[in-house]
Amino acid sequence: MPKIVNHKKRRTTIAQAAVEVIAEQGLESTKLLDIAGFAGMTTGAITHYFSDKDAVLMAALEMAYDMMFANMDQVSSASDHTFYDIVVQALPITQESRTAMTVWMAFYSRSLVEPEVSCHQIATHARWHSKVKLELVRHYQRVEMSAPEDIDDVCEGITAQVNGLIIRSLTEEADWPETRQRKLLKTYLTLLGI
Amino acid sequence: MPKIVNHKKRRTTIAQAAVEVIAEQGLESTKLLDIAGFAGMTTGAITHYFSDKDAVLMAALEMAYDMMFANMDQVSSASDHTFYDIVVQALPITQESRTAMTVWMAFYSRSLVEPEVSCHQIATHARWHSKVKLELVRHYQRVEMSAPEDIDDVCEGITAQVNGLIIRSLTEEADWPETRQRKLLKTYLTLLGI
Amino acid sequence: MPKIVNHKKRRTTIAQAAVEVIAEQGLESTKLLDIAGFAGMTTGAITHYFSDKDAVLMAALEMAYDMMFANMDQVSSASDHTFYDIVVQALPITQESRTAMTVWMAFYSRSLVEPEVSCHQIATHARWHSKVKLELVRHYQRVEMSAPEDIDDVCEGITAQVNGLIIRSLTEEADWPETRQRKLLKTYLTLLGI
Amino acid sequence: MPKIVNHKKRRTTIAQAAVEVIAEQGLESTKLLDIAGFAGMTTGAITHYFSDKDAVLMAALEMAYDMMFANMDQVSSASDHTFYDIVVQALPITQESRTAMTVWMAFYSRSLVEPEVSCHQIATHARWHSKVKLELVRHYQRVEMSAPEDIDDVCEGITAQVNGLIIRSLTEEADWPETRQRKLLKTYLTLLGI
DNA sequence: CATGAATGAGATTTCATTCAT
DNA sequence: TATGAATGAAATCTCATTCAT
Repeated sequence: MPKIVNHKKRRTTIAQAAVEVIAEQGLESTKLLDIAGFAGMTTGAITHYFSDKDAVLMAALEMAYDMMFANMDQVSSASDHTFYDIVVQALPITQESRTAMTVWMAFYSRSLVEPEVSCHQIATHARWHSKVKLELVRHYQRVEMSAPEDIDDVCEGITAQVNGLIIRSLTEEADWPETRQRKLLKTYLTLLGI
Repeated sequence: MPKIVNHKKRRTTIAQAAVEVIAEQGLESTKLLDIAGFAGMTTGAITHYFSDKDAVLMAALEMAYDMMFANMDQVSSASDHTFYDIVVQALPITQESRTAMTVWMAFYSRSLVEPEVSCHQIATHARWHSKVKLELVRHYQRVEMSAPEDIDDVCEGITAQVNGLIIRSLTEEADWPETRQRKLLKTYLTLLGI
Repeated sequence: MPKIVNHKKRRTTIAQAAVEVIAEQGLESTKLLDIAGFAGMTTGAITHYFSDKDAVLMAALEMAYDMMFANMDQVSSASDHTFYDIVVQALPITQESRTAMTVWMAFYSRSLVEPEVSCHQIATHARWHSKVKLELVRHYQRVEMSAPEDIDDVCEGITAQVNGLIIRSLTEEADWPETRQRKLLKTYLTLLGI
Repeated sequence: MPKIVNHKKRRTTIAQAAVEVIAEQGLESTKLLDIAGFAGMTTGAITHYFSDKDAVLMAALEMAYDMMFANMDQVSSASDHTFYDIVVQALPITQESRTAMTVWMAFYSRSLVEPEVSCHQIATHARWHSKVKLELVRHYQRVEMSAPEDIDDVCEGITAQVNGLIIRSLTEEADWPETRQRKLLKTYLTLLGI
């Protein structure tokens, strides 16, 4: 079934193009024509692979998240990783993660008013949350401590700190090189005794 | 004699309407007609007071910020306020601050691609930062401790935590009642020894 | 009846302002607000003195013509004027006549599609034509020659030459100083034996 | 395979429609919708081929000029043409040239206030001027006379006469049949000894 | 499958005109 | 009289979507 492979590949190409264009221009200014141009195809072609523009955009959001989770999973599978190694993957320290986080933010405000996007956002947060929680539990096991009772709120605190750092880093890129981002995250985790 | 109209008041009315509409519908879906309708006037009347739509939107952003800073200043002027009392003003715990923070987020992603909005965002952050820093210094004076050397990064950490909590609270309002928001902020400040 | 005098003066002020604005910005770009601003009044005031915008514009056209005819009449009343002295008044050699002719041209293309303006244009041409014809007859009397039979066509030829020079002079002002305009007109009249 | 459309032809069709509409209604009253209607398409289709309305209008002006120059070139290439035959092409003696000259006049007043149109107008005059000059030189060669020293001013005189006749002919069409236009032009050239 | 021309709804902006004061 | 705020019609431009080829 070569067609299906092509189909998937095509969708991926388009979604990837959408990610780049959104990160570059923002969600509002992203035209189907721009995405088509970036992907080296026409708008008509895109509608062959996606029902409509919104579907393309959602695919882009999905892809941005997948980038981040893939990175986290990769680190997670290494034998000697620390908790810090995991969560640092969410920070916009590489070009790739900067792009991914910019897309995430582009969709964030939309999620506040569009139920469909909101659902997606919530579901993804749950995915992130359980990942962080799992790794946190593993951490406590490694250091042979019992996990705190309010572990969910600890995770939310971590999440808040990470999201907050992302926001600042994207806004004032020059002031937030990788080292500073890492330093503040580390400071926070140290406070938590992690 | 001409019909007497308070220009400033009129502009405020329009900006306020814009704030409400943006918080309700998001930035992209906000039409001039919606704002006009909300303010009880016509689009022509709005362009009488603002050069164009962008000017109205920026006025709305300004107003949202002003709400927050006004609250902070009010608390700040009370004789026995704590540092916590100040920063908690930024959290979306009242209807008013929820609206203000929703507007802020609506503009955030735009600030990543539009230089003009970016400038505004950066300037406002600076305003926030210096306010937080000032109150932090006062705090250390009150408890007769010397302020840490990396006080700017401490402020950034606080900012990150607050921003992160805002993001989460807006997304899943039901899960984030005032008490939970307050609790997590307090936890963080306690970790910092504040 | 001081009111009436004021009324007339007011209309004149407005029409004069309109002339300046039209010459400056062109007919299309001339807004009632601009005219009002130039005249130091408001749009509401203008509608007190003119039924609508078109009336203001027509008054401006009228005024532009009056300037030219007034100049012609003044020269005409001098005892020792030549035919050349008369027609040279139509050329845009002074700031005033430049303005007047620019206004005339601004209305010209409108006269091709709007019957009302067309009528005005035709009537004014007739006024010009009879003036030129009269002066031409006087000229022939002075030099004791009989006027040519096709005197109307001679006048039209003169008119064409003058109009053509106006067009060129307005377009490329720098290349058409007063001397050049005068020279070409004189050359033409000399050809005609005038 | 895509719908095959000749881009150039399409642009020509639109420009031609614009020419007709402008000649009919004047420049100010020409709406994109009118042009679209005349061309049998929608406004959206037009902006597919032209960046904006101004681009359409300029194309129309260009086309009007091209009509005239094409006629001049055609006559010019005939073996036994006279100088008169050339310049008479500029007069509005046919429906086609009437239209072209009306469009030219429609843009004339705009050229007095819009630099872009002015440039175009000046460039086109230069084209016309050199054409006339060239033909005049040829004429003198044919009749074995030396060209006058002030040949440029002779050309300007001819231009003025032609332009002046155009103005009058367009304004009072009924009074200016082809024969009268030709007669006055011929009279003028005869005066010049051409 | 793919193209890209064409549509047409929708949004902003402009301004002459009106009218309450 | 005069003001200038407000209206609202009109026009342009944008762009997702459709569809003939």
